[in-house]
Amino acid sequence: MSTEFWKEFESNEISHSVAHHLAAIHELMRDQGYARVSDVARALDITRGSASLTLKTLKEKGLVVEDHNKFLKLSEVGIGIVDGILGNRAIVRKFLRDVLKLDEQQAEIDACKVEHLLSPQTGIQLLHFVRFLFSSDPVAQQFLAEFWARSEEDILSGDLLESVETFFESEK
Amino acid sequence: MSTEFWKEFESNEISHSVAHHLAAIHELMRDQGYARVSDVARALDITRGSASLTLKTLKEKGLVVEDHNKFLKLSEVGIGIVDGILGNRAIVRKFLRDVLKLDEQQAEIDACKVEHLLSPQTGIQLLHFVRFLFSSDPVAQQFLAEFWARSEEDILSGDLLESVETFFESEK
DNA sequence: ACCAGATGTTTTATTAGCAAAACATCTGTA
DNA sequence: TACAGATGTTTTGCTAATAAAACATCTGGT
Repeated sequence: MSTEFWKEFESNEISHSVAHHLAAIHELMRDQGYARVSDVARALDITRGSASLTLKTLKEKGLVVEDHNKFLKLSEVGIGIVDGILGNRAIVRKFLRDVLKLDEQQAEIDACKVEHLLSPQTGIQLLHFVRFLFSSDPVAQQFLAEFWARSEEDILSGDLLESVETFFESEK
Repeated sequence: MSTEFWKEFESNEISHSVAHHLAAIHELMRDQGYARVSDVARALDITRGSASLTLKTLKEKGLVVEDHNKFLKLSEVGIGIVDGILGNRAIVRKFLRDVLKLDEQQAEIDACKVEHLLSPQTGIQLLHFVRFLFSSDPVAQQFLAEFWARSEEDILSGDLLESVETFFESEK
């Protein structure tokens, strides 16, 4: 059954919400030098109460540490997690926007949705791939040029699943 | 702020759980010709009670319809949703396994995690891309051969985000 | 010193998604 | 027919993540 792994989704150590709490602290530290509960709440557009509760669990889990004056920062572990997530986001966004030519906003949204779900291996391999795609190797440059040239006309219509199945059929 | 779209995650009409309830019905219909609450519960490895509740809401939403004898099937809308999701899963799995060369199981797990999150546009563009990659066009064949040849040695070490940033730097 | 505003926490409530258990109903077989 | 087993529902309780509101604390300006 192809449903055998579906529960892996929940077994994810990092939820979407937690990923963004951590990323918010990262960005606040970078942009304004500090991060408090209120700053995180504002950045995520949630109430201070909600942020306070979620951040409390993150402190308990050791992903976030708190200053003597309620100033937050990421722990070493937290930094590692954020690095993985933001790395995934950046490379997925790049691929969607600059290879598949999806519009800016859609690329951002989709990257943001999947960033915390992709395995480190997937992120690394995707980086390999995109890096080669945009390398100076003429094979890569020809390939991209040809793909984009085709995209001009080749507008796919109708049902995605059917098209996928037709494609898989034609491969055998 | 790069966090501006993060709430899109929740605004998703179809949750991971719902996606798999619908997909389970689809597979059960295909494999055994019918689908009841118990069949779905078994397929997803959850209790009948949980499946009963979730499926009740799906009936209310019009994604699932019920027989005079408690037999379930997907509505037209439900079929459309499942087609999109399974299409996304198939094309992502193909890309991860056969292009990026991730192992079978990891490709399945990652595809399963993101299948319901990718926009239809993303699925379609990815299909375009992979179809061209595996086409008979010599440019595509050379490209794939060259990429795989490089992958043999080019083992990326260390921090993903740093590597991504280094890559983005080198592009400017 | 006082008060206003910002900040942080706690409590109460909601929703989704699960388990577990009690209950009801249906079905097939001895 | 009677009973066992399978099936479906409901109730209770759990966790994560939110809002809202009450409360406490801290800080800056007059």
